[in-house]
Amino acid sequence: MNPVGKKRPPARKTFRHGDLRRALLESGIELAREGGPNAVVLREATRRAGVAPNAAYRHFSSHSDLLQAVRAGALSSLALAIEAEIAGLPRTKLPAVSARATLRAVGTGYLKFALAQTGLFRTAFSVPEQVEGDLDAAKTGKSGLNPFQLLGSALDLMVEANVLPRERRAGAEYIAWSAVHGLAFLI
Amino acid sequence: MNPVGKKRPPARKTFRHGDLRRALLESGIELAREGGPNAVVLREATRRAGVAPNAAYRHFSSHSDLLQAVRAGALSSLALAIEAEIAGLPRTKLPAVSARATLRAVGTGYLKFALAQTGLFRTAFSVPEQVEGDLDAAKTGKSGLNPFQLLGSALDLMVEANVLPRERRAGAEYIAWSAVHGLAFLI
DNA sequence: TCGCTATGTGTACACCGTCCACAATAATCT
DNA sequence: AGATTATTGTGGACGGTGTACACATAGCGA
Repeated sequence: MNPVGKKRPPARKTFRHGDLRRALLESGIELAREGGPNAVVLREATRRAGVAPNAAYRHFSSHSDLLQAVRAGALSSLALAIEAEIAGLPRTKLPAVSARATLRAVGTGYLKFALAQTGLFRTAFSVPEQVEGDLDAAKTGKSGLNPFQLLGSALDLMVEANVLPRERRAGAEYIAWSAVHGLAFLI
Repeated sequence: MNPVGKKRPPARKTFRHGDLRRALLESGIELAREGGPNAVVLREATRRAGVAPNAAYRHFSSHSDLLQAVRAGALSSLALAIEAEIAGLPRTKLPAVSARATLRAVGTGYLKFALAQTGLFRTAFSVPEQVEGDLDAAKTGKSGLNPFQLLGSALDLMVEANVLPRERRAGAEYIAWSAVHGLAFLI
C-alpha cells in the first residue's frame, strides 16, 4: 500500500536493524518494568524489536546474558532516580544540614523508586551480586556512580561535615543500605 | 524380560500414590533448596515423585499454586530454625537478659538460615506478600507462629521485661525486620 | 455387587531457550 | 571497480516447560 513502505514490527526497510542491541535491551527493560525479572523473555524482546529470535544471539550470548544487561539498566535507572532526588534538594550553605539532607535524599530516592518501579527494582536485585567495587558504566547514573556508590558519597559528605564521626564511617554503607533495602522490601 | 512385567520409572505398587500431595511438595522444596524459586519446576517435581506431569493438577491448581505451597514450606523451615535458635539459649532468671537474648536469637536464627539455606530463603521471600496477619499453619514452626510473628513475640518479651518502652513497641517489627532482612540480603 | 468419584495416564498444544546451516548485506582489500 | 570476507539476520529443528482434554483405574459407599 505504501510505496515508500514504513516498517511495521517485522517490516524493516533494511536487512540490518541498525541498533538491535539497544532495541533488545530496551524491550527487555520494558518487560522487566512490567513484570519483574521473570517476565524478561528473550523471544518476546526480539518480537518487540521486530526481529527473529535468533538475532538476539548476535548481541547477547544467552538469555541470562540479556538479563544481566537489563539488570544493569535497572540499576542505572535507580541511580538516576537517586540523583534526581538529590538534585531536587533546596540549596543551603550549612554543610551539616546539606549532608544530612543528601543522605536522606538517597534513602527516599531509593524508596520512591522501589515503589514506583517495582518491576525494575526487583530485577535490579534479583540476583545477588556485589556492586560495591563495580566500575561497569552501564549501572551508573549521570554522575558515573552506581546506587551503592551514591550512598557512599553521601556518607563521605557526612564525615566532611563532621556529622558522622570518621571512625564510624567504615561499613556505614552496609548499615544504611540494609535498613533501607529491608524497608523497601517490606513494602 | 520380566514376565510379570513391572514399571520401572513409575515403580509404584499401587495405582494410587497414597500421599502425592506431600510428595510433590517435598520434591518442590528440595528443588527450591537446590536452586531457589526458579528451580521449582512442576514436571521435575512429578518426575521425582514417580508420577505423570498431569497428576500434579489433582493437588495443585497450577505451577504457581505449587510454588506458593513450597514458599509456605520454606517459611515454616525458617520458623523452625528461629525456634531452634531460641531453644538453644541458656536459661536465665533475669527477664531483661532473657528478653534481649531471645530477640538476638531471632536475628541470628534468621541470618544463619539465610546463609545455610539460601535457596529456601530466596524462595520464601521471592514473592512479596504480607505475612503479618497470616494465620496459615503451613508457614509456622512448632510454636504455631510464622517468622514474623516470632519476631513480634520476642519484642513483646522486651516490653514485658521493661527493656523496650511500650510506646516504642508499635511498628518495631518493621524496624528490626528490615535491618535483619536487609543485612541477610547483603550477604 | 454396582456404580460414583477421586486420582493418575496419554496425548497434544503453544511457548520457551538454543543449536545449526544458510542468506543478505556491509566492510575491506586488491 | 570488482572480488572476498566478516557481520548480522533468517529458517528450521530439538528438547524442555506449563497446561487442557479425554480416558483409565481403583477405592468406597449404596
